[in-house]
Amino acid sequence: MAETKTAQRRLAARGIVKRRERRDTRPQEIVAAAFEEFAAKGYTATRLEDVAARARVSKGLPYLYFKTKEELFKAVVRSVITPHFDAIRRQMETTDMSSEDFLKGPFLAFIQELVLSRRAAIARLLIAEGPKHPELTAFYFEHVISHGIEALRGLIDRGVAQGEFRPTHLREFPQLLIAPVLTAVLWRALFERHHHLDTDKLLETHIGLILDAIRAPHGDSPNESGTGDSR
Amino acid sequence: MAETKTAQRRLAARGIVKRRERRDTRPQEIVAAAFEEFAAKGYTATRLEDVAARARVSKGLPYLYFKTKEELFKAVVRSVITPHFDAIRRQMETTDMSSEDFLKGPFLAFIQELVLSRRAAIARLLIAEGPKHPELTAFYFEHVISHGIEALRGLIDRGVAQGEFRPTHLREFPQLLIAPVLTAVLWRALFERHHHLDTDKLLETHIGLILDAIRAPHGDSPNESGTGDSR
Amino acid sequence: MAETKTAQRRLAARGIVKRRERRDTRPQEIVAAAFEEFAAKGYTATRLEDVAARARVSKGLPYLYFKTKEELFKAVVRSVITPHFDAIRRQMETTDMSSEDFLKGPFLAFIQELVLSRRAAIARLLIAEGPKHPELTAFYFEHVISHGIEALRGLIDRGVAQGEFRPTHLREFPQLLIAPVLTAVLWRALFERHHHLDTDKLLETHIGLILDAIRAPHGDSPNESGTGDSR
Amino acid sequence: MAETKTAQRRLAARGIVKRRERRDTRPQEIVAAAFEEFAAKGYTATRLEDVAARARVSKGLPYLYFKTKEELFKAVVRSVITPHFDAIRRQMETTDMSSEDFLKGPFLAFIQELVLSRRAAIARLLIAEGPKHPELTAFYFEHVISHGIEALRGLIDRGVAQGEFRPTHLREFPQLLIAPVLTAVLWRALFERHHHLDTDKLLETHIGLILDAIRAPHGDSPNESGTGDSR
DNA sequence: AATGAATGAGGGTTCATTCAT
DNA sequence: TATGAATGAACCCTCATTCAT
Repeated sequence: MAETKTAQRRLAARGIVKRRERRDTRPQEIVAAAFEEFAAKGYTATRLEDVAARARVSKGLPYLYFKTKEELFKAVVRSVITPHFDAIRRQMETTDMSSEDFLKGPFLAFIQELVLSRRAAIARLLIAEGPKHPELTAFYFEHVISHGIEALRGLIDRGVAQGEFRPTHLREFPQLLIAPVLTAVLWRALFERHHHLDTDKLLETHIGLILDAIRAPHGDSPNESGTGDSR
Repeated sequence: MAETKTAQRRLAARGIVKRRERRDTRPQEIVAAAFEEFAAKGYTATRLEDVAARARVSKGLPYLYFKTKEELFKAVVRSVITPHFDAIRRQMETTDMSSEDFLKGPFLAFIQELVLSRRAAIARLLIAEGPKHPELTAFYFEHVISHGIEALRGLIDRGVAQGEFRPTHLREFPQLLIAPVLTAVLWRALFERHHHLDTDKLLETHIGLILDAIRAPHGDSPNESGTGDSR
Repeated sequence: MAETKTAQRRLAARGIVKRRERRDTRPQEIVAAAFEEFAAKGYTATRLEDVAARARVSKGLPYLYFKTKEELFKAVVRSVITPHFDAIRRQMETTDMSSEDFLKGPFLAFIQELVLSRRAAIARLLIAEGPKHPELTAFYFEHVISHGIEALRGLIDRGVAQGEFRPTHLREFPQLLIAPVLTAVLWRALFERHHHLDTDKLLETHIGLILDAIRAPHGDSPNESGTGDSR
Repeated sequence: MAETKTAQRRLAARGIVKRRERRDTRPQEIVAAAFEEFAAKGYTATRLEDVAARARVSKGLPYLYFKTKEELFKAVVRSVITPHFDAIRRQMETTDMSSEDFLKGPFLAFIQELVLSRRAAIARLLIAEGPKHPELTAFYFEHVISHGIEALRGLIDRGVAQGEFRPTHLREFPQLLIAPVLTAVLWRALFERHHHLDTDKLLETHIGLILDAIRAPHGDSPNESGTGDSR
């Protein structure tokens, strides 16, 4: 067995490295191309041939890395979505900002950017294709949604614990903090041409209103009510 | 005159009536079947043959009433979605309840029912298929969305005018009132199996929080803040 | 029985006559409509529904008179083509004009008119559909072609017998007299838009040339050669 | 350098060659199969699946090379028809034979062979399908018909210029020289089973008659009249 | 590892034909 | 006799997937 490994190493030492690099890079390139295609056309309307063409790769190559179209789709979701969510989640868990400041600052910025980004298109895909891909949905729920919910709940609880927020049912439904994201994404995808929506402000308004609703009535917060969204 | 109607004539008359009834009934039956299929499988995965089978009708019949699959899809959206929205919208415009009472009452009930209904599945379809059917999207925007937005804005403005609500940016983004509906619908469709969500309470909480945020701080409103969602 | 007849007559006196007339007329109307459709679109591309619509008749009615589309097509050919050919054929057999005069006169006029007429389109159909309808082809051969050939041969033989024509192989191939008709018909159908063809003159030239070729060199024909088509 | 070509490389090189050969060969095979099917059944009645089967190829392959059934049909016409016509046309334009000798020799042989060949079936197709394929008709007119007409006219004019022929209207209607070809083709396709037609002799007779009609009456032409078709 | 020719199941759509009324 | 709703076989075309090279 040791000899086998040695042989492999020797091969690697020569020119196999290039191949290795390629083998590591190609899948990413294919996933990236697939992302663009899926985002632009939707799952079914995307032809693997087009993905291959966009990745400057032969028609058959994707099948070397992804057994089926569905696998490729899953890979897209995993690779494109997860990292960003992980980042904000970790930040949310480790920040030492006040909860209100975090929501108004990094969190708002994150969802504002998300809505305008290419990644938002994938959300639409998940919505459309989710039911057909239970495994993917499970993965997505486990790695993105549940953690995200927990992180938001932690943020809310911390705010309550520190006297920033009064206790409300929001802690049971942290989804409400992100609800307008979906609305904004879909508006942009479907109705933007008919009626422009300032999604940045929409989200800002939403966060402001929720904060107005949950802010503790007394204490160091000078503006009792309405600061977040009075005019 | 009754006697001039001979038996034959009566039969003939019935024959015609039957035919006419059929001609009016069949499309509805087909649309109903299509609704079920689309809702269950999505647009592309739905085969017209299955729609026909569900409607207990031959493969070719749907094409007698709907020129293409797409037309059938549009008919589904129109017939299934529009009426309900029209009803609540009219109610919203003509009610003499206070805005808060309307939101907490009929409006909340409407969105709660919507989330749990079969019609919610169509929302998913619209999200997924919208970009591929601009005409349908336009129709939907014009007949459902824009009127809905306007009606909600009217409700908010009325509340402000009557001293119930303080002026907030919510009037610019009435979408925020319905935002959690989408979230709830999608949660049920995608994640319910992984984690139960009490959508009724989610929506109630949302409306409560928003009302807390916009309620005018003084005056005849006895509960200054938090009543809607304190605990 | 007298009473029955009386009753019928009374009925006939009212509106039943119309029905009878219709029953005799309807097939003709349908055949006429089918002729237009077939001529315009070809056999396969013609939908019986369109035929019915053109005849202002319900979709199912043609099947009352013609068992299949093919039967209807045959009826069209029979009713539209045969009579005209029969007329010229009888004329050809009974005329007391000289053969040359007949060819230059009535025969030329007949083929000139044929080329420009709507009926020419049916020729195209026969060419295209013939192999698929052996029965029809047989009918057509028997009732039109073979008699036509024989009649022409008779005309040629008569010309030879009377010293008008010298004996040539034309009597074995009377088809040569009509050959340019097909060419003219097809040119008009296919190439007229690209290059105009004066079919009248084409046919006249042809008859003239053939006459020049077969005219007996001496005798009562004053113009030995070239009169038919010299310039 | 020959040694640098390792066995593997040679194999690879062969592999590519084979592929390329295939890529160039398959379309031809498919076109050939399509030709047979179209000729036998006509355009509409030909199913691409049968074409594929005849070419010993899968159902979908023809679509790799020909986007639609129509494209395939066009390819058939182009590949089967054009080359032969081009050949005789060039011959006609460059020959140093007398016009009469050319018509009686190579030209007669060409049309005799044409009538008996499989290609004649395509003529029937063009006649039947032409109106539905204006593009194809235009192509055909431009590449075959118009050039053919011009070449024939050139031949006639040359004959006149050299005193072989007297000037006649034939130069305006060179179509008359080929008119019987269509007749012969169609007779064979439609009526041969009912009555045999010696197409070789038909065509020979036609050319003979036309020559008799246009041959200059005096001068170096030893046979004044009738030689071509006297008996 | 990479290519791209080839496969073949599958689905939308049409339309000749039937039949209840 | 007449209608027109309904049937269902047939066919074009697409595209995920395979495999020889």
